[in-house]
Amino acid sequence: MQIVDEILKIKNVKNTAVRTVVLHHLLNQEKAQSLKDIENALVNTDRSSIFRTLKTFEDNKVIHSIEDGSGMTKYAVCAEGCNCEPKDLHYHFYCNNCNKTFCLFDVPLQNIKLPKNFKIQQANMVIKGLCNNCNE
Amino acid sequence: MQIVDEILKIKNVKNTAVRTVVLHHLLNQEKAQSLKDIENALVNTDRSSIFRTLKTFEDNKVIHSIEDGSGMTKYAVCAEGCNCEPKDLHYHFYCNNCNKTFCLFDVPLQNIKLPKNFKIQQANMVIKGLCNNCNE
DNA sequence: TAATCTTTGCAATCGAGTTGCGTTCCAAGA
DNA sequence: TCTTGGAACGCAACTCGATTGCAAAGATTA
Ligand SMILES: [Mn+2]
Ligand SMILES: [Mn+2]
Ligand SMILES: [Zn+2]
Ligand SMILES: [Zn+2]
Repeated sequence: MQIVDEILKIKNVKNTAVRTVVLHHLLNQEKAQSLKDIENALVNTDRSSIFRTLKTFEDNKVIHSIEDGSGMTKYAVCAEGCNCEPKDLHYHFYCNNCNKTFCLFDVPLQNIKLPKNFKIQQANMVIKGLCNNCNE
Repeated sequence: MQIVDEILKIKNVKNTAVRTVVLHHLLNQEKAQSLKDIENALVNTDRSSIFRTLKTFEDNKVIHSIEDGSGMTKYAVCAEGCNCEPKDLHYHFYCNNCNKTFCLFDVPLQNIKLPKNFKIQQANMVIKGLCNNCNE
């Protein structure tokens, strides 16, 4: 629990009951979570409260969102020191078999040579295929 | 118009009135189109017909879809010879200012070194930032 | 304490995407 | 040419994830 408090403090987000339980849940997942996932896990917490909590977290760089094409936005806790800037970008992997989505923090993002005068600000990089548990 | 016929023939898609007008429209856009975009442009064509046409086109590799995080799936005509396989992957660029999304056919997607036993099948790579028209 | 601001819970709404179904179109076979 | 079955189409209804309005509850400050 002190990790939750610590993160919220670092990111200047006031600690509340809902925020604590949502962040605690997110920290204990191996895959990125959708609003529905969180709703199902935290049965007595209201959906809109979770929704607004996720917005607050995202605005304050506690978490980042991933559009994996499943129709539901997924959320994952930012790595330590992450500021959601281009340097913090990383790939995400969506498994076509088990439908899990995760951050590939260890796969370096290749240097992208954009056309002249284009400027990168963020990115949503999703690789789809089979994860190590589902391959073969 | 003969380009439309030619593409549909190559991809083994029967030519119909709706398909012709949708593909013709897509071929003349600089930015990827959402269902709504197409609906607005082709005022007397039914939405569900356009929708099913897009599905047919995508199934037959006439077009590919892009999840750019705007909340609406975008569609763009595949490049010649594209088979929507990993080798045909390319980045997409979403401009945060003018909200246009386009294919970066000229930016090569390098070989991504995935963790052990992961297999890539498709990808949805969206770079967000400012396009050449909107930068500064 | 009182005033004020923030967070929460519930219900309603929004909107992109999707589907059911009857009609129209088209092409193959008689 | 006429018949007929399947494909495509148009319209309306529906699904479901996301979002919002609003009043109650909780926290903060003077
Ligand atoms: Mn991530
Ligand atoms: Mn493209
Ligand atoms: Zn898997
Ligand atoms: Zn732009």
